[in-house]
Amino acid sequence: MAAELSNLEQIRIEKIHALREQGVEPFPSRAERTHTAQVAIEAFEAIEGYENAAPLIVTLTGRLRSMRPMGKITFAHIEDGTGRVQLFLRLNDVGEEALQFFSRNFDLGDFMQATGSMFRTRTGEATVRVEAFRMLAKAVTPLPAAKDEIVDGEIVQHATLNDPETRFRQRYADLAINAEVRAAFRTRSAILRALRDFMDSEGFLEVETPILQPIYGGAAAQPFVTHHNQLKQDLYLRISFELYLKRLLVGGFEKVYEIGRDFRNEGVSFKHNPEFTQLEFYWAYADYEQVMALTEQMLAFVADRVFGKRTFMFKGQEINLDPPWQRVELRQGLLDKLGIDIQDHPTSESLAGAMKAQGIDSPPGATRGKLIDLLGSAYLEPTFIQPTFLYNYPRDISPLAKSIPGDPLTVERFEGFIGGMELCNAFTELNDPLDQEARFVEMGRDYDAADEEHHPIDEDYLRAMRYGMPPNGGFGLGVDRLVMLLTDQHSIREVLLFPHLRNKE
RNA sequence: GGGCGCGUAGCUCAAUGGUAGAGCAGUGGCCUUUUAAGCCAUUGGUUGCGGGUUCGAGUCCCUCCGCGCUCACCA
Repeated sequence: MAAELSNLEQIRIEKIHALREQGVEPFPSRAERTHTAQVAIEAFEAIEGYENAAPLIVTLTGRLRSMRPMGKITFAHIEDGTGRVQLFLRLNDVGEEALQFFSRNFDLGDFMQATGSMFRTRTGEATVRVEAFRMLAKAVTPLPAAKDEIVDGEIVQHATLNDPETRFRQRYADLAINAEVRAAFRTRSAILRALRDFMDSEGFLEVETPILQPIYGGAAAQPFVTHHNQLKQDLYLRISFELYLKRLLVGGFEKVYEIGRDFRNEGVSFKHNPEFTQLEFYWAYADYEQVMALTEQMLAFVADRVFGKRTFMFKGQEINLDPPWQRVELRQGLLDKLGIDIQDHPTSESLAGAMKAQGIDSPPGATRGKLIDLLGSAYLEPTFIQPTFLYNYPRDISPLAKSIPGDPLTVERFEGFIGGMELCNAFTELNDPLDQEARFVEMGRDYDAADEEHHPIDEDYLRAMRYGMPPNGGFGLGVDRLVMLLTDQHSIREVLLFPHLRNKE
């Protein structure tokens, strides 16, 4: 035995041996079930008013979640994927031997099967009067103590697993005892389903592009590096889908989207996990204004699906997803907030000077775009609680976006914010291969200047563009952050089933 | 990576530098409609790892490990 087992576990292992000695297999291969918990209760409630109705006999399966032995009777609850049902084991019904067998060998957390007729107890709970029961899977490790009761349909917890580290490292235990955690992940699944349904209904084709890439790109992030042994080739885990999805526009697909995992080898925080889920789409012949409108429709659609309404609570504030969202031009927003007109400051030196006049420090070596981005992050974004589009970004931090006609410093790009958190990023995509190549080279220079790792130029992507790429609008959405908002969770770890944690020892 | 905080029984938490405790869970017993069932008894600890100060360390100091918050980073 590799792991050191606690007393509690030793006792349960002894019960496994004891069961086998009695000829009872504690891990049988098959189970029978006629009803889920929910269906059993509904079926019972449908007939219980009728005097002549035959008793409803059910066979339920589930996990033993509570036990209240009272001598010659025992009450218990089993829980399955649909809910809980109370079991009532009485000496008169099952016999002394079976009752003793139950109390000696069954523990909280075990999976079992129980057969009997439904009735209502004095205290009014729909309950199975058990006639036969069977072990389905013995639990060796006790579930963390979890005591709760259901008051008016709401689960009130009196004791539970609380330590975030244990909850995330042993998510299985967290899920097993915390129904609201299960509910949050059901909501996550519903959100994913709604996003796909929306994209499909808008005529977008779902595609899959490489996760292992010889050259990474499409975002400014450090990649994870891995290695193909036989090919003797280093490969990168993708940091975005962008460059592959836009290759598909060259190939003739006009509307494509992908939902999948991105990997960024950077800091971990309440809103950053090394791997995270993104939705990206590319839409031929559309521009960023159309993408903005589609974004509003998309999130309204998701809210309708998940909540049946367009408002939800996040950090104690009601957020309304009804279109249209507030729109703030980056230049105007900064002018209103700080009195700095970025249009008057075409160089980083000039802008840094204007910032200093306001008492705002600027990091040495930052480009003009970087400074503008810092100002937006610090002074505008946190104020965007209600859904807001911030639009028209500096060109030098947006190498894949198209310039605004007549304004070479600014590109047609927007980011969407809700609850003060960046949710999505989109632009009218650059489709001029010569301009794109120049931007890549320029980026390389900026990176060198900042002494950062050089970004590799994706020559194959440039070749694809030279074949001709239709004008298009592109979009990326942080799905985990959307789930955080819609489930009122304030850490990305709460919406990832298995968030990244450091190795212990 | 920086700052702050935390780490005690399976779980949730106590313990002025002076014999490590409680509730729940577990074990034994009583109890034939309970529901955080109740009552009686009882088991359970390398106080995250390692070092130091001290007559004496869960408590004070240091290294390390992990977690949380926060800052930095994140086109």
